[in-house]
Amino acid sequence: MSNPKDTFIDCENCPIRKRRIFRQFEKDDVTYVSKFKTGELSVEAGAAILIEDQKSPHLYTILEGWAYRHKQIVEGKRQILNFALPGDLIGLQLSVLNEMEHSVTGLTGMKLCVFERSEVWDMFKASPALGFSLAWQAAREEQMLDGHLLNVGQRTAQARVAYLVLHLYDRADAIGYACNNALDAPFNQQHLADALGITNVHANRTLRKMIKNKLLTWQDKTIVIRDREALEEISHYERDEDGKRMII
Amino acid sequence: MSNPKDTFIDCENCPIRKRRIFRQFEKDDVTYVSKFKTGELSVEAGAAILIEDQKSPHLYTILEGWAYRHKQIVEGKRQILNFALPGDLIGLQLSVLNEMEHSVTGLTGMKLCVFERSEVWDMFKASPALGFSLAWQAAREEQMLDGHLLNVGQRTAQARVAYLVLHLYDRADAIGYACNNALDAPFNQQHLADALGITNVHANRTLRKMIKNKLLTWQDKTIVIRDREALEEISHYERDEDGKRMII
DNA sequence: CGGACTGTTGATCGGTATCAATGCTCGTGG
DNA sequence: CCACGAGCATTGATACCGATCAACAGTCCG
Repeated sequence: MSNPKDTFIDCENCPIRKRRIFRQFEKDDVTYVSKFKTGELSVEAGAAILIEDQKSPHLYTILEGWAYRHKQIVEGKRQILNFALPGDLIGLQLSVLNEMEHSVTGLTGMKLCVFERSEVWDMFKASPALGFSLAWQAAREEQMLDGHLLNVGQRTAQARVAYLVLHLYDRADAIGYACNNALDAPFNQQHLADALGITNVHANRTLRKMIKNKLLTWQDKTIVIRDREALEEISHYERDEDGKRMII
Repeated sequence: MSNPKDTFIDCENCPIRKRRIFRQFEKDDVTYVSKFKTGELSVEAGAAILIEDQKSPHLYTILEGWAYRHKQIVEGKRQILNFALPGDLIGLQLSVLNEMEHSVTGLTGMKLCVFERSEVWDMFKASPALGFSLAWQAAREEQMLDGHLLNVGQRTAQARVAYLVLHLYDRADAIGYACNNALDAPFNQQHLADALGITNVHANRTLRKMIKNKLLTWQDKTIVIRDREALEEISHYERDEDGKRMII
């Protein structure tokens, strides 16, 4: 019998980690990640990765695919908190707070690195660089949430759409899920609406108007940015200069 | 001349740290915090602690007072992202991301522990417990932001007010800034409105109605919760069981 | 006393929600 | 092959929440 671990993507040759946008670790730290990684998980589109109030023993780094974090008040009132892409850590709150107050669901089929929650504390002791990296991820997520809260709290529907499209495009672009102003968008109008705090009907009307005004197109699961400048002006979006990111 | 450091509150006897809601560190870790702490800062009400896009060399832990994190789109469109109370870390994003995309302003006079941003990485190496604690703070902030985003994105004005009042009461209660359903509220209706993504006029009307309905009162900078059960039902708020918190 | 800030209230407008109906695409099973 | 249903997108009619503009009251403070 071959060891199933042999079939894993090993961290030294991780295709995500090697991308230029990620800061490269010291050799010892990568070695520790390899030990920390206990498996790989592949799931179909629409799979629940983590569920509110349920304490999974695992946390994950996305290798492939899109997911979204979300939270419900009552049946039918859902807020999408953020989207997650390759390189992003899933289950961060769980790993340090020992609580899970939101769910994570896949939008596409996904491939995930699996880590053991119970070993997070050991990781902080064994590798300060990995601990720092976890804090880095948390701070980055907070920064994105700040942006979303500003978006939902202060902008009109059209500006919200403009902001979110640019935000997602730039993130997807950074990891190769978008280029030439074309974004591979595996979500539908309902997802968009739930992320923006508006109804699907209003999201649709807003999109129709923006499409008519040649700001963007959205066909066949692909969003094309046709007038980036106008979208930036509507939403006062500013691309953040892309320094090196961290990854676990 | 006496060493000014002699007049600092020393971390071993820190009145905040000693509170029961905080997890106690090992002796060595507290010793390290003492070294990490390079000063104390006292500021008047309304002072700017950190400013968007400006890289302060410092980060802070609040010893006394209230502050708020906020972010602007254009003049007059401000979102209050969250409030900060004693024990909370200020400048976390700055410390690990090396970026500052929001401002922090004091609501009351404040006393702050001062740390050097440049020493954060050393802290991770020297004390895994402190590194973990920083990650913990980041995750907790993210969790609160999740709640606020859900609030602003999915609830009506009245439910937003209900949620925020309960949220702030419970946080203030945990560190002794509230008790007997009375919350010492150093903010005004404009702050509330900016945190909830509504106008001050509408915040006022909503509050009037809630006061008329005997849900709460707000006089002399004090909010009194008169019908917690009703507020919880309106907003579907759930108090989170208060496990031990971490502090740096 | 006067000015600044905050809170309050009215009138009106506009953006979004809600309810409802229809069309479209796609996968599935008869 | 077509029928059917599920899920998603689209559009219309209407209601309502919250924004906007404006005026004024109350309080505090120099």
